[in-house]
Amino acid sequence: MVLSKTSPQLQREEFDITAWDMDNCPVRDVIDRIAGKWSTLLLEALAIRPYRFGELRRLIPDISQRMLTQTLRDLQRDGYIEREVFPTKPPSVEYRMTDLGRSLFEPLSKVLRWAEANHADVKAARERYDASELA
Amino acid sequence: MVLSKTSPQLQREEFDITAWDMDNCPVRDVIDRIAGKWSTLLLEALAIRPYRFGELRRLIPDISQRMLTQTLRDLQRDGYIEREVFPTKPPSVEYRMTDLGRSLFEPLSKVLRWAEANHADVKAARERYDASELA
DNA sequence: TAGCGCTAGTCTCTTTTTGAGACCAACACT
DNA sequence: AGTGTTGGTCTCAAAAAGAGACTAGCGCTA
Repeated sequence: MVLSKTSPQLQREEFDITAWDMDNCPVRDVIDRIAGKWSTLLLEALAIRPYRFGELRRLIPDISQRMLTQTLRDLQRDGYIEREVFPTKPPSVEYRMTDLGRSLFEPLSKVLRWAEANHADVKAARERYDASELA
Repeated sequence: MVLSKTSPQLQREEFDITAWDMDNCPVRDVIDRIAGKWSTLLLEALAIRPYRFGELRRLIPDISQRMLTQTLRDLQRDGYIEREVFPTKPPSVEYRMTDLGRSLFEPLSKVLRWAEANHADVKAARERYDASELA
């Protein structure tokens, strides 16, 4: 509760605000990680089928090996994907989505589809904004 | 289409891949912006009601003024929010969600609610991962 | 058998992004 | 006259991300 002690009346808008509890906010804790530049892209891929490291690299040509490793580990840490090493030579590693990951991807995919459907509107908004900036 | 000319057979997995068209991908173009650290948080606030700049600053104490300005401008540019200046002294500025923003927030809010509902599972997964890392 | 490529990474260095904080101008209130 | 309020911008430091070299063991080929 962040309500100022000097304002005894409960203002509705401030009441809404204080419901958030910034420091222990589940939404921020979870979203901050899946909101990474590459996270949704990788979740989208692994929602289709499991992929090996190198496959993902070829699938997303402009991700650096460094960020691919790191993002995969973050997703694994939060329980969205699993990592399995196969004892081939050289050893290969497969990544696959977990049940938790699939559960997340269900609502997430709706946002992705919204993005596809409304891409034109967003681009139009950008052009309007940029044009009005020339002033 | 990125299929190698040296592999004439259509492999199913590669076919899935090539549907993406990395360079002109609507999903990436739209998601990359709302995936910013502060974007969803601001959308969440402005979905409730319009806010003034300073109110948002107080509402999200750990955002820097610089990033608040920048994120609000990005959201405005993509057409999710509007900015209105009132000729008070000193002038105040109000930000409010547009219809496009509300349209986006509908599926987005489902992800946010998923985050709330599954926060415990994610935290548990993290602890399991961190524990297994000690090896 | 020497050379090359494949695997999934790590390590280092540079560039980009973000954060912290000072500063601004005009007006209201004390 | 001094202080606070508005919504920013500017500069500099810190953190994150990108680019590219490097690793090791094995298979294939010349």
